Parts: sequence; C-alpha cells; structure tokens
Amino acid sequence: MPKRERQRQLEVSLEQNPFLTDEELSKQFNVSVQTIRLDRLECGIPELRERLKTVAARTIDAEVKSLQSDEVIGDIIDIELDKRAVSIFDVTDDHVFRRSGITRGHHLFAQANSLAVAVLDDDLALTVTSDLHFLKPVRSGDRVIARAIVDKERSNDKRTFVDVISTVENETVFTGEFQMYQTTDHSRRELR
Amino acid sequence: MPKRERQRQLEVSLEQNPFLTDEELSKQFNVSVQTIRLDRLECGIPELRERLKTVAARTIDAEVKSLQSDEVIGDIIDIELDKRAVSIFDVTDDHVFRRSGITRGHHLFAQANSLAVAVLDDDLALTVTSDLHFLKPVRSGDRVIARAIVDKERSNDKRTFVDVISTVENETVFTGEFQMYQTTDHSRRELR
DNA sequence: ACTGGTATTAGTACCAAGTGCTAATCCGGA
DNA sequence: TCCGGATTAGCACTTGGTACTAATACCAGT
Repeated sequence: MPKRERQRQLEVSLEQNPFLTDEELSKQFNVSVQTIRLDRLECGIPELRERLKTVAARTIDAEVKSLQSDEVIGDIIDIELDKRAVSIFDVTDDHVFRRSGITRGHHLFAQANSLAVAVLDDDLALTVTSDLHFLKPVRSGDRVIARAIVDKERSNDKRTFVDVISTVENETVFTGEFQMYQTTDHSRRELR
Repeated sequence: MPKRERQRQLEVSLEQNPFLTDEELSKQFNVSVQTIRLDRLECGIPELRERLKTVAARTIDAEVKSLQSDEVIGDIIDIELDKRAVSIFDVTDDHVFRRSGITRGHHLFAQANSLAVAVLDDDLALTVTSDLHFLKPVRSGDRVIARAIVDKERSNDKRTFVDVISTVENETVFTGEFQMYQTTDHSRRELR
C-alpha cells in the first residue's frame, strides 16, 4: 500500500475509533510503530491521550447543552409572566431531514411548547391539547423567533390558552394554540 | 478537614470535572498527591486516563444514539407502509420535568410525528397541521407505544391524514391527528 | 555502477500520570 | 507510653507517547 493511501485510511480509522493506539494501528497497517508516528505527525493527528481528551470534552459540552435545552428549547429573550414571551431557536443541520434539509416538525413544536410552559408563572404547567399549523418549511441556518401570548379571554382558573406564532425573517412559519393545565392554585399563589 | 469529608468532596469534584489530575487535586485539598491516590483507591475512583476513556466512550455512544434517534424518535417495531406503524419509546429521567416527573409534551409529539412521517412511503412527508391531546401524564420508566393509522378516507393525492394513538399499559395517554403533505407524485411512484 | 532522495525501521532519552509497594512520620486516645 | 489510623515520602515500574539520531532499503537519474 502506498504511503498516501495509508495515511488517508489512518485518518478514517481514527475518526471511526479514536481509541486506537499507535501499536494497534501499526498491526492494522502492517508497518512499524514509528511509521505510524511519522504518519500522524505529517497528518497533524494528535496522540491517543489528546484525542480522548477532546472527545471527552465534547461529551461534557454536549451534556451541558442537552441539560440546558431540557428546560427550554431555544433561548428565551423576553418574558412577561402570564402574559407573553419570546424565544429564539437557531436551526442547525442536526434539526433537519437529511434529504430535504427541512426542519423536522417536532423541533418547532418543542420550541413553541416549552415557551408556552415557560410563560405561565406556575410551578408546573402541562399541555392538554394543541392545534398546530406548519405553514412554511424552515431550513438549517434559519433563526426561528417564537412569540407566545397568553389568551386571558378564554382562560379560566384551571385552563389557560397560549397562542404561539413562530417566524423566520418576519414570515410566519408555524402557529400553535396550546391549552394548558395549571397545577397550582392561583388564589394561593397571590399570597406568595 | 476530616478524611471522610475530603473523600466526599473529591467525588463531587471529579464528577463535575473528570479532567483533574492527582496533583491538581492535591493542591485543591492541601494534601499530598499520595493521599489523593489513597482516597481514590478507597473510593474506587479510576485514574485520569481511565476516566477520560469512559467519558469519551459515553460520547461515542451518545452520538450514535442521537444519530439514530434523528431519523425516528422511538423504535419502530412494526410497519406496513401507507397503512399503519407502531413504535416504542421508553421514557427516562431525561424526558421529564424535574419537579413533577411528568414527561415533557414535545417528546410524545416527536414520537408520534416521526412515526407519522415514517408510515408514509414517501421520500419526504411534511407535517402541515396537527391536533393533539395529552390525556394522561406519562412518567419516567413508562413505555409508550404509539400506533399510527393512515386515514385513507380523508386523504387525497396531496394531503394524507395520519391518526396516532399512544398508550402506556393499554391506557391512552396521547392522541394526535396529523395532516401530512407528500412531495412525491403518487402516480409516478407506482412505476418504481 | 554510483549517487541522491524518500520511505521505513530501530533505538535511545525523556515525559506525564499514573500503580504498587515499603518505610517513615505525625497525632490523638486508652 | 504505646498503638493505630492517617499522612507523607520515595522508589521501581507501566503506558503511550514525543523528540531525535542513525541505519537500512529501494528506486530513479545520470
């Protein structure tokens, strides 16, 4: 096998499995450990321990991210409890259908639904029913702005209606009407 | 600081930041490196390099998982294209509200919506509208079974209706009606 | 046939972050 | 005062490397 080809395959191997030591690689390619080291040097591939460090750091990062996004999908940029709220959600390649590049519906729903939960000044609001309209396809790179408004007219002490409108560059891409169930007693809450 | 307390804090520190070496820890607790080593031994905490290995392995695992779950939320266990499909979704602590332990609505939606997409034998089906009912709270540990049925009666060549009913132990916890938009031309597809 | 350049291999010294072990020291209580 | 747990120190050894030097192999050009 020529040198170039070996180095190309080396990069592929390590991308798939960053846990391989130089010795394991040398057996895989039937060359000496030193050759592997020179190859890594030429390709700028760091040693095993460094590779694991960066992979592990990526985990920690991802875990922090998924934790924060567990609370609210998207970043809340403005909120007036029990009245209205606004959140921003930046769509990336992770959120879209591979073939079409169009955002999967559940991400838009998640942003809207978690905003509806957040806008209610309640220990715990649950969604009871919702009516959704996906109006225009959203793509990777789009910045979705969701605006939630609590509909006081239709709400009573146990049921609250929240309307969410999501836009991309001022064009409405999604609307949702959420009927929420609130667990805490409003009369009690006044006393807090 | 007593030994017990130091060991407790050691575990906390390493859980937060597995990248700390024995030397860094010894400075943090103002004891010798050897003491840290003995503490780790007593607590069964592996060395830095081993810790990074497991953290890195967790990443790889998580990345594979998130990739597969990108396609469909939940595992499809039965499917008859353009007719019906069934998927299973096991709820974990990651899917629930911390305070109440009740599953966040968007996970139930994601399972149902991605099943509705999957059941349609189409290159790309998009959700246009949907009407959701969250009937009973779902908790960590519950196994949610979603059944999607394509409603042929109401469907035409450009609009397809899919009804999804999700149950936990035979009790309906969620229902969703999805109106889907299909991009490919059905008449052409017959020829494939 | 000789020379040059590239590729490969071998070997050495050294490093970080350890394990495993022994020995010394400290400190408090019966 | 002596005992025992806690702590510290020191040394040999391990892994998986880096950095460097030297030797060898092979192929092309002249």
